[in-house]
Amino acid sequence: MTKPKSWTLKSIAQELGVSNATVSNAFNRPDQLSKSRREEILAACKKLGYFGPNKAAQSLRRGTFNIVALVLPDSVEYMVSDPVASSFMRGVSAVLEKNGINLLLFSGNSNNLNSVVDFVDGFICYGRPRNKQLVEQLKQVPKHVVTVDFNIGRDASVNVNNQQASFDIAKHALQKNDDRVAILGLRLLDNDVLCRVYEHHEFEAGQSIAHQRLRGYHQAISDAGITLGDDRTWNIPESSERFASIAAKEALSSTPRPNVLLCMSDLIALAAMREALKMGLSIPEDVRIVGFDGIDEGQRFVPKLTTVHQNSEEKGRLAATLFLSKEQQTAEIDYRLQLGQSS
Amino acid sequence: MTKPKSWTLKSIAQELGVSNATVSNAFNRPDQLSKSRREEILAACKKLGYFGPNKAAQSLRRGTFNIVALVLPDSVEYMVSDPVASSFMRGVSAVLEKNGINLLLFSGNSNNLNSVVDFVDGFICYGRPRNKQLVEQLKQVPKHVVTVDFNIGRDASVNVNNQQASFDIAKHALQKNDDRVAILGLRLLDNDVLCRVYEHHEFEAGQSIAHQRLRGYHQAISDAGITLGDDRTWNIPESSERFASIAAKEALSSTPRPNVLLCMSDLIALAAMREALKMGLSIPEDVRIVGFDGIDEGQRFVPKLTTVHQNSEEKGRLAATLFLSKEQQTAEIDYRLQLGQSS
DNA sequence: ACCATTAAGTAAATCGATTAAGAACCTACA
DNA sequence: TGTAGGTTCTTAATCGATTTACTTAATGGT
Repeated sequence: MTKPKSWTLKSIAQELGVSNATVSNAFNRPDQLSKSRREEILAACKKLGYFGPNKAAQSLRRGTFNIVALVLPDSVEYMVSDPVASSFMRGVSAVLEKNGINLLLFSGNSNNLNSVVDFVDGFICYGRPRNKQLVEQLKQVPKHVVTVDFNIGRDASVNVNNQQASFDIAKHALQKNDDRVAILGLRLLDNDVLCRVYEHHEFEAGQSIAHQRLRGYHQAISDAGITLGDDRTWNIPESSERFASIAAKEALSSTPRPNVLLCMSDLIALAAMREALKMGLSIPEDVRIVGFDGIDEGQRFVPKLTTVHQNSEEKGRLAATLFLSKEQQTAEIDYRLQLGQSS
Repeated sequence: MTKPKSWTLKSIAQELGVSNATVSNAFNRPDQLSKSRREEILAACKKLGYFGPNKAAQSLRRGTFNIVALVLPDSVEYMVSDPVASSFMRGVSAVLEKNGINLLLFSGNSNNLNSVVDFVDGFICYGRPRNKQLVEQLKQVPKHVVTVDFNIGRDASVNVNNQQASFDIAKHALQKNDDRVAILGLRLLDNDVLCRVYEHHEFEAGQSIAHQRLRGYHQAISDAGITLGDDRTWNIPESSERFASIAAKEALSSTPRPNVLLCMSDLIALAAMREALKMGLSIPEDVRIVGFDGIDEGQRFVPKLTTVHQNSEEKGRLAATLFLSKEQQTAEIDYRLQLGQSS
């Protein structure tokens, strides 16, 4: 037989004068053939340049892939820019890599799981995907699914008690009952626009992280005996410097000027602090600012940011571990207040 | 026929009383069957809950996957922590996502391309993978390969003129011929240790980024009439705060104390600035520090970092575009000096 | 009315593997 | 010597699709 450009199990078997099955067994089931035969075959393969069974064919037959899809809330692009999301991904990838499993990135903007579903063993979903259709598909998809920071009743999920955490940090930030509060919210609305949010009632039932955090804030505000104005809440569509700066500037120049800024992410809080300083305000004397997440940069900033720290990397590790174990459970992970000089 | 748990092309065809081929054609080649038949079939599929041909099987048959592997220099974990690498990835993913192609992350620590090679259309490699075997495999692999920031003579590559850029920034930093220079190098050696590097001669021929940058520095130093001491170069194994701080502290307390620090990344330069300030040195009076990359944080730091800016996101977009076009070419992308107050 | 085209659909080979079932041979024990 | 059991290897069905070559029927020009 003349040497083919690239070997297949079949051509190798032919070349060596044994059956398909024997070559396959040499690679996968050592107990199915004699030791000498096996070594003979493996040596020949090495020599001929056949590196083992084609994984795509193998996967089709076996139905396993050694690939898991990480479903992001938004575009892959966005994910990489966000330090919290990055930490999470670090945790996930550390665990998967250790187990020889590859990571496929999947955008939360896509409207069809189909393009990957047949290639993966399952899904780890970080935050509710922006695309609604995707959420519906995830509910149905006949593969293992672990969700993080949201819940759709699938196999397992990992969560933080956002409402309690927000309550705690807001309670810490609020000092007197004549405090003037403003909220810089992250993804309170589904649309992509930066705007003030006037209708609060609908959020009381919402299950997104933003809604949970908002409830925590509201509770603390009302406990402090403060009435939150109708126009004191901003919606920021993504945790980026650009949007956050605009919103912060707007909030800080609104009347009455807030002296407490509750920010739903550290990136937002940092942008707000920069704007406040730029406007000549002092922190925390003129305005107290608190964040959420506990990213490194917040601890290096002067003044140091007061925030809720959640260990995103740990969250990632837990999600991946849960995925691998195929256990069905809902895990809640810890948070802690990280007190700085910004409040 | 009784309804199967999950439909396949075959079972659908049977159910509808048409042939395999016709159903396949309904999805892939509209010109091969009558319009009415096609609509009939698609409608039936929708109703029955068959979402189209299984992608894994399709890929096996067609040999295309709509997946490209992004080969990282190091673990996925590391990638996500590095702002430069993240920018690059942002560029890559933006282009791929627009073209409906999925991204598979592949660690540069893995020793076998095999686990993914049969699942992807090709590889985009960002920086020379830490694992040598991987590099050898990439040279041979029978798929499309685009390399970035290194070259192995494959289909296409994207590069920056590191040597020239380093020469420029070093030339800018060096002012008098009695300047005392130290170099904080990134990944000059293959091992993972933080250490001083004494043997310089071997680097003159090296092709890694670090070697190229080192040559640029050396050239500028010698042009300035300065002799670089034998023990004035540190090797930092990864661009992280932790390692950089240690090296910077060591360099700044060594004798003679350097008054110029050439750093091979911004992350290193920022750590060095923090250490210098902590030691009570003023920048740039006591020590001039320059970086490489042009990350955002460098521009926000006080004093603002002087560095070489390279547009990593653009690099990512270019690499992805080159990949998609399947062109064979070597592209060089621009850099520019970004002058701050640190030098 | 005849033959050449074109359109619509099908049968069967193929992509590259895995694996259940069974054949051929050998060993050992009663 | 017969048979039960164990090795070792092969045959052939299967995973879920695509695609070439072919059949059949309908159309059209003269």
